[in-house]
Amino acid sequence: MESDKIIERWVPQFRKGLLEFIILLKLQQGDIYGYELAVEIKKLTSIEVAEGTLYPLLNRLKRDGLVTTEWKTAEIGSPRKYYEITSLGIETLAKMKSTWTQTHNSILNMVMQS
Amino acid sequence: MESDKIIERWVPQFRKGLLEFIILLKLQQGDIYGYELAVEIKKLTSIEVAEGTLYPLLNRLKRDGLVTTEWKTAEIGSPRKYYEITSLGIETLAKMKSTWTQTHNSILNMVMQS
DNA sequence: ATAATATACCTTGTATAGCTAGGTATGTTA
DNA sequence: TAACATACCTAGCTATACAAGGTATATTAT
Repeated sequence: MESDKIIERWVPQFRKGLLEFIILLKLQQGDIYGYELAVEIKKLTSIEVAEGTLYPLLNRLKRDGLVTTEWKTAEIGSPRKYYEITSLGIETLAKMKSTWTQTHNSILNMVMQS
Repeated sequence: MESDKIIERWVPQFRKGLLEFIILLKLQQGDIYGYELAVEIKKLTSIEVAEGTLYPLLNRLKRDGLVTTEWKTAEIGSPRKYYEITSLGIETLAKMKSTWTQTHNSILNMVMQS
């Protein structure tokens, strides 16, 4: 199979879990709503998050108590559902950071050896 | 839900795709057979790869032409199926490295801002 | 001898997550 | 008034990690 095609299939798998990590990182910087989150992630990481990925993911985070939500209706525009990270979310994020750092260091060692 | 439990469920997702990357990295350092690969990955990254994960993954790599295999029977011990990375595998690995580096840099920026 | 453990391979079924492709509704611009 | 952008959501598909099973050989302990 062609290399580009393989990468195309690999990237979504690579993102699994990572996306959750990235979203929590972003939420730690302040409350944000779903649509803006997708735009921000694209800008910061070049990762294009499909809405069919994003909204179910945010619901999982809420279900597990990592975030809370609040509808905010402005004078103009559609109502927005804002997400706020909880203390459990912050605690979990710290562990993810640790896992990420550890894994990255291991991979870096392998890359340097090759 | 408890933070540890969340991480426990998150880690397998985090690994998706990453594992493929790690295996190709390891294969680039020389031919290796499945069982030894699992032991090596554990030693290098602290990631315990289940055999039910490893062997299907290796078969996928072979199916896609990223590796070739060769049975080797020694005087003693069970026969071993050795995996060798192909030129397509090396080409693909280079792209994975690039994706990895790019993503890592983005995340690093977010971690530093928080 | 025989039981237990380690090595070395494999497969089936389950749970989960990303993505495609749809949908609804409001606001803005051509 | 038509087209586009904003902003939310869901159903169904596919792929992957993992648990739990299996087979076979070699080594070590009893």
